[in-house]
Amino acid sequence: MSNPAMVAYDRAPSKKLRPSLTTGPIRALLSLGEHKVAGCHLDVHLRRKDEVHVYCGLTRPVVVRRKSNGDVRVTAAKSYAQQVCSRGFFGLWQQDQLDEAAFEQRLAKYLESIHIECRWVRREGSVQSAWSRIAEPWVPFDREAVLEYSSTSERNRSRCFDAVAGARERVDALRVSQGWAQLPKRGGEVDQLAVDPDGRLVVIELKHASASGVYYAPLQLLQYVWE
DNA sequence: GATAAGCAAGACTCGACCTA
DNA sequence: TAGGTCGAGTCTTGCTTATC
Repeated sequence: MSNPAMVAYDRAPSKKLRPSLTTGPIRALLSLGEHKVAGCHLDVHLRRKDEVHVYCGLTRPVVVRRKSNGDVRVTAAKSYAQQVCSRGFFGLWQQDQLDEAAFEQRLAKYLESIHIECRWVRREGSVQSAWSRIAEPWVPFDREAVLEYSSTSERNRSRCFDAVAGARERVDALRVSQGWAQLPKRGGEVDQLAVDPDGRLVVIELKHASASGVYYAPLQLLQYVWE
């Protein structure tokens, strides 16, 4: 008998991080949900290893990680780190010298001046942003949700389901007969997770109607549901 | 043990190209 | 000409490895 797969879904803040949720730089980030950048509402999420990710559409202009000693490091993708407005904000904020007001001021200035390419805030980006704020018929609580496995081989093994493989074969046959775009490889990220008023988990895959692989969305959802 | 850096995989958009 | 496909480029994520 084989061992069960070591799988985890780690989004909860650690005990060390929890006090930071109501004060300091982390609190400042959590209140960004009402803030708009490039026409998109910001979307703040907690991630593993006590990271806070601030999304704007499909991109992530702010990543904050709280270190075990209480220091806070601000980073983001190279295209944002290279912008002038990131100076004085990106980098290490030491706990013993951390001025909350100064942090908020730098954060506001950065968000005010940052340039985000329109491709991240149009189409699916704008939809992601809008959907992150809805309260009915369900309430989203996570995006780009991924299950973690103990290793890549474990992940590949655990993601194989006969039902999904059968459906994939049938869709592929349909694709060939209809001349649709190439079937993409198996995905592993759920666009959004939500919970409905009855406590049921809602799995959401977002695609723009003009995307060539839109026909593939139900197959992706089938994979996520089995996983 | 904690952290940083590098890598692979998968997502998306855009533009070039092809075909009806 | 319009619509679809494909490849390049970029970003995000998780895993692995190196360093302190």
